[in-house]
Amino acid sequence: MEMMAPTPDNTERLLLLDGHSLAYRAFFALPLENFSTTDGQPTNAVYGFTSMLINVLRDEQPTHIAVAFDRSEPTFRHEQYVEYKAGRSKAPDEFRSQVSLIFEVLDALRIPRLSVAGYEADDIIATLSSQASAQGMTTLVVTGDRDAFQLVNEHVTVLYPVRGVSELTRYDPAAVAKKYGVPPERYRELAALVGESSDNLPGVPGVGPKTAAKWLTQYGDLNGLVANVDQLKGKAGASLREHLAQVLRNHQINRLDCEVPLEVGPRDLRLGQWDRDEIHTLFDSLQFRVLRERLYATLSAVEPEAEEGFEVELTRPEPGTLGAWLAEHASTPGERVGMAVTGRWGRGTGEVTAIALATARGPAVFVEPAELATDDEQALAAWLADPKRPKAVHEAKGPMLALAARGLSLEGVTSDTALAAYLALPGQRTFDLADLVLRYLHKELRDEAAGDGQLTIDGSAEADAARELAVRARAVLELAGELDRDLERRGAVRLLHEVELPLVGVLAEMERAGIAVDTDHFAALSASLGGQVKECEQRAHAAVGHEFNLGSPKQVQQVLFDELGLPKTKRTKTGYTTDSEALTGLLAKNGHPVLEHILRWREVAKLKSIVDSLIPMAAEDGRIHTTFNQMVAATGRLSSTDPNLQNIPIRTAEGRQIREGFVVGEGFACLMTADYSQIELRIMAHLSGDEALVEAFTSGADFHTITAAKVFGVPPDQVDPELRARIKAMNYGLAYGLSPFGLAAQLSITPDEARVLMDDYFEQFGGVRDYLQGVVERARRDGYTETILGRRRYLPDLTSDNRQRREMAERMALNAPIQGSAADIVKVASLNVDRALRERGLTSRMLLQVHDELVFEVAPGELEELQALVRDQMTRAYDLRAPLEVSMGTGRTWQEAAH
DNA sequence: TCAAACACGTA
DNA sequence: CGTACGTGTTTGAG
Repeated sequence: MEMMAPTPDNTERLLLLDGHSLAYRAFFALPLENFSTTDGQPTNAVYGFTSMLINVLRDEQPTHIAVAFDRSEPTFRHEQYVEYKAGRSKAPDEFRSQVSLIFEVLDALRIPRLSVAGYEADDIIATLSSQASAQGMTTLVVTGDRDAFQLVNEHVTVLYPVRGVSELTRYDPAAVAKKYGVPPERYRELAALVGESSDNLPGVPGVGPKTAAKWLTQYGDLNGLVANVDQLKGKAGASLREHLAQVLRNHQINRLDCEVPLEVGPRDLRLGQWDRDEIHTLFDSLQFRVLRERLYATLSAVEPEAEEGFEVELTRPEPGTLGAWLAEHASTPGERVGMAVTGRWGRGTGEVTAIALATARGPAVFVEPAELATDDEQALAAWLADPKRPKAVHEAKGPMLALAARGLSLEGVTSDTALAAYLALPGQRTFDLADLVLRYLHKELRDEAAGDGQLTIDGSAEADAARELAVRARAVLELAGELDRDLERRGAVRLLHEVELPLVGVLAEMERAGIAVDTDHFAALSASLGGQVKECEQRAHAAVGHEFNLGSPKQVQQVLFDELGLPKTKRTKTGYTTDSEALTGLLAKNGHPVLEHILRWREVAKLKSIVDSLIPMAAEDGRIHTTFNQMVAATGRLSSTDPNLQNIPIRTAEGRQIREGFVVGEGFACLMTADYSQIELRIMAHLSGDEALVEAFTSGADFHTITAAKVFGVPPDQVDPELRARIKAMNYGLAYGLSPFGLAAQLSITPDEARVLMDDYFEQFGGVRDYLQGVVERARRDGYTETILGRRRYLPDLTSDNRQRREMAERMALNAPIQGSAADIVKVASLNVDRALRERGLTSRMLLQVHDELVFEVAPGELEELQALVRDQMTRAYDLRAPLEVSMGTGRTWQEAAH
């Protein structure tokens, strides 16, 4: 028999929450402005409720749990007293829309929700707590309703929120007695005397809790008091005599019913395994970040299931024996080995401190590359570099950089578990190993041999660190197998093996290469921009007559709308927007000089901050090494951080000066850029199969002009810039789920005119409309969209009751296949270019990927060959019906290489 | 100290 | 009331 995991004590603890009362508390405690999603869904009640729930789970460690809710149907109390809860104002819409979200949270947590027609949540709680007491369980009731105090006894404690949502007061019998002067079993009588305004139960005028408690103590209970009512002196006594009937009625009504017919008993409410998937999705859509972390920290501690850990047979090989170990344990054909690495990495380099390898059969090894004897290091290097030795790694790019810094190469990675999880769950933000292990393997990321997270008996901290790393390696190996099967189900195996995995190495190489920068140029630019910033600042201050912080939207608002009384702009959560679009609008209307200075200040200050952030980014080699993230964008794009080189300015002349600071490096001839022209529109033409749109691309003339000519029924040479601009906006907007309203705003025409324009457009390109409609329909049915390479994006909100969220999801559904397919194509192109560069033995290298553009550093004498190669590989990356076209440029700087 | 809110750069 | 990102600054809650 296996031993059960020990519990703190053997008592079963039932936690019962009053859903509505807590949510209502939260709703009024937390400001709506601070708790809404970006698409306007209020979340203060869900947030506060969930927060309380997490806290109480953490602090009370219940074994059983349920949440009770009121129903809208009238209860027996209404029958007895028609005025019951009358005068209570209807819950605001902002609150009611959140109740179903709370349901979703509870469902994802697998916490039962209980409600019964004709009864209130309190009655359900009363019923369950009395049953629980009879069965020897202790009960905790969390509610914002004081009626529950009557339930308190030696087995039942009430937690009552004070001040907001973060603090709960504990009411056991002593606490109730202390607070109200009567024991809990008298509380109902006290409440009947004092009244409960929220239930519209008026008490005896002039009688507060003090008097009521005094009477009850003096006469024992309400019966005793009633019997002696004639003897009571003074105003209060007279008042009671006058309102005695009302008190007795209150006492009837505020009794909680312990006999609610329920289909479950306390024992059925055992705390279960929650659904991490659902919680991730839900918290993402609610935009709860901090709460998610808290929940994970709490629930992984509370989770009842006695999770297993991992077992490894760890050895630390004697000097000179690593080769033999690898040959014996890690060289069976087709048997993958799990690998975990510690060290640090980033900015195109890194340092390995230790590596653990774990095999499926159990043996594992721990090595510190820096400590290895020469022959061991050679054996390790050969094994790591051998593509025939399959490996599973979690987030392989970092270790790859660190290994590369030691001159080691890593080949044969047949699974990167983080990357695989990204393909399975592209909307998720983090792919923590422990999390995935729990989700997919239902295991804890811990050493089975160590037990309870204690140190091994004879183990030093160092030995434990080694075992911990080996456990990670083993976990990665097992996880890889499970994810392989998951991706099989999701049809993403080829995408992983043929695109994402090989791309890891290509990205690592790009990060290692970095791009050379001219810091002197940046310094000069910064100085010049700095002068302009000062100048704008002074002028702005002069224009309003006093100093203010131009960088503070709040102060800018104050100046513009309060002091200068300019017309109000679009609302934001906390006031009125001062974004450049709005200010430009104001400038046209009102022309106050300060507007110009603010706009100009914003522009130059932004540029300066970009330049200033770039200068210290240059490494010792005079190059900036960004980090490409392969697992953040829900659509499949890459992102770039530290610094972000995918948003270097290009639109304005001054912005382009920044690009002049990105230069060709020592030993190379020039930079070269190659970008796809209108790749997203070509994809839209391809996916929709709209013949007219495909033809507009194959005809060779300017795409927007051709489409405009079709829409307006004029020959292409009569399409003026205005008409072309309108259709260009349409063309691009369609891929984003543009509405007539949005189009109207963008073109400053009326929504009606925009609608006509769209109708005219679809008259000519009906296939596009059919396609776009079809995409959303299919996504609603399947739950996800798909790109040309089968990359999915899951959009559960497509069936949301909330219009705002549903429409948001619809736009995402329109865009995801298009943006995502473009990402697929650029990735394929990058891989093929990289492969071709190697095959031809060229020294030129790829430095950056900016969504539809690749930037290269050209070695002397290779330009022509490189141009031909890149154009060829990029054009052939995917066979679209509107064929891919590439435009290229070369120059000493990134700016010159633009075209 | 940290996160939210705002503004703004790119494709 | 068009998608996808990352960063810098200010501000206010903790």
